[in-house]
Amino acid sequence: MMIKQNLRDLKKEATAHALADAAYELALERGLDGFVVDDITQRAGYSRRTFANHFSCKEEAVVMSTVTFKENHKAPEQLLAALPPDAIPPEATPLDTLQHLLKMRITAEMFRKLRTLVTMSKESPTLEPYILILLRKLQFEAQTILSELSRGRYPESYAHLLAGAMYGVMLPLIDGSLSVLLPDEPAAEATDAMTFEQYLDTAFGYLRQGF
Amino acid sequence: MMIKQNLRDLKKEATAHALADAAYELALERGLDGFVVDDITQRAGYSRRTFANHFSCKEEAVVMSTVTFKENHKAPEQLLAALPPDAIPPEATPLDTLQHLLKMRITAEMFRKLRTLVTMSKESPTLEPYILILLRKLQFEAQTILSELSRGRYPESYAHLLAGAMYGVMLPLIDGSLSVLLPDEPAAEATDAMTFEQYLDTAFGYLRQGF
DNA sequence: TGCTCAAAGGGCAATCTTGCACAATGGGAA
DNA sequence: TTCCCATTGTGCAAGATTGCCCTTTGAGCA
Repeated sequence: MMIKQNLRDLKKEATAHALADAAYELALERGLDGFVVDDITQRAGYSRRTFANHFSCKEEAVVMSTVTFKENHKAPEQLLAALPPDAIPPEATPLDTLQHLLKMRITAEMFRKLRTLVTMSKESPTLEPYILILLRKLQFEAQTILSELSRGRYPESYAHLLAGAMYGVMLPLIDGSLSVLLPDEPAAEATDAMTFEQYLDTAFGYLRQGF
Repeated sequence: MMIKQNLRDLKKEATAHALADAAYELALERGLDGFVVDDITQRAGYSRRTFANHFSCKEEAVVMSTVTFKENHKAPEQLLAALPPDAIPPEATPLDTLQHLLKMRITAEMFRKLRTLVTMSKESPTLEPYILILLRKLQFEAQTILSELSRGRYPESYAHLLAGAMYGVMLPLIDGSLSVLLPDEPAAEATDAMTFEQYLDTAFGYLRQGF
């Protein structure tokens, strides 16, 4: 499966990346209500028209900064292509596979951003729909990849169900109830990564044992 | 005189800047014959087609890196507009004015690059025409600015002659015979700047006293 | 001599970005 | 309430960049 990643695509992605990053920075510095679209475009060095070509509103840009950047933003096919052939042993269950994929997919920085966004959304509820959309992107990603990996092993509908369950167990993270499961106030970023892995282990533990 | 410096112009300039800079770096690292146009475009992150839209060959890009970057590349009208109103006292002679303009125009980094280019052109004679063209740009700049400043003071033809003389007295610098005038091997960049000022003082001293 | 191939030049259409104009929206002040 | 104005959304044309393709050039080699 050949993914053409030419200069044009790279630069288009870089544009979205710069805009989303500027939006996220501004949200951190001034809060979601402390800036307008033109502030984003000015900081990123693009026109307002270009912003509208990529995002529908500043909330979308702020949230998409979590996935729309550099090596972290790839189509499912690319993620799949980048997967080492021996990354997933044949004896791994689909649940193991999904957990493994998530650990590779969600970097420490992504998880930190996500937690920040969730915190922000407490004061700015307009953010929440876009966070949910972000999760949906992850769901579709997982669905596509699992379907591809499932060829001849298990039916595609099973992969879809699994991806849906993943979406579901991520919701408590959005709701903030991960604090029930985990020690609060993680400090360093390595700790953040561990925290996410702990969360994954816990949530997938429940899934694995059938709750 | 309103100079419109919109986003589009800024980015076009930034493109030329990035390409010229990459070309200069490559020339330093590998020598003029050690790289091809595609090396430049790859380093700068632009296509070969875009390179051809800005420069006719790599030599031109290498040389133009001296003036085609950031705040140093401005149209004469912009340079004039950026000039503080009190920068040139009314009693200054046209020759004083031109000397003052050159000191403002040629930064230490530009002078250092120029000397490097002259050194390179000893081994790569194809560079020399483009260095001369660079001087011609400075001549036209000075001509335009002097003509503007001369309104009602002295005839325009006098400004043209003066700019031409400036072009002429810069030539020994190209020929390397500034070593006759100046102590060789300047070390720090501040010294480079002083060296250029010394050269200017000497050359304009001759001009001022009628040789 | 003629052949080969990397490098460069350039035409062309597609794509991305921009500038501009104008309409729609919505909140605050008179 | 009405008016004003900042913000936003969008259609359109122009400019910038890219990808593709072909031709030309020139150096190296048989």
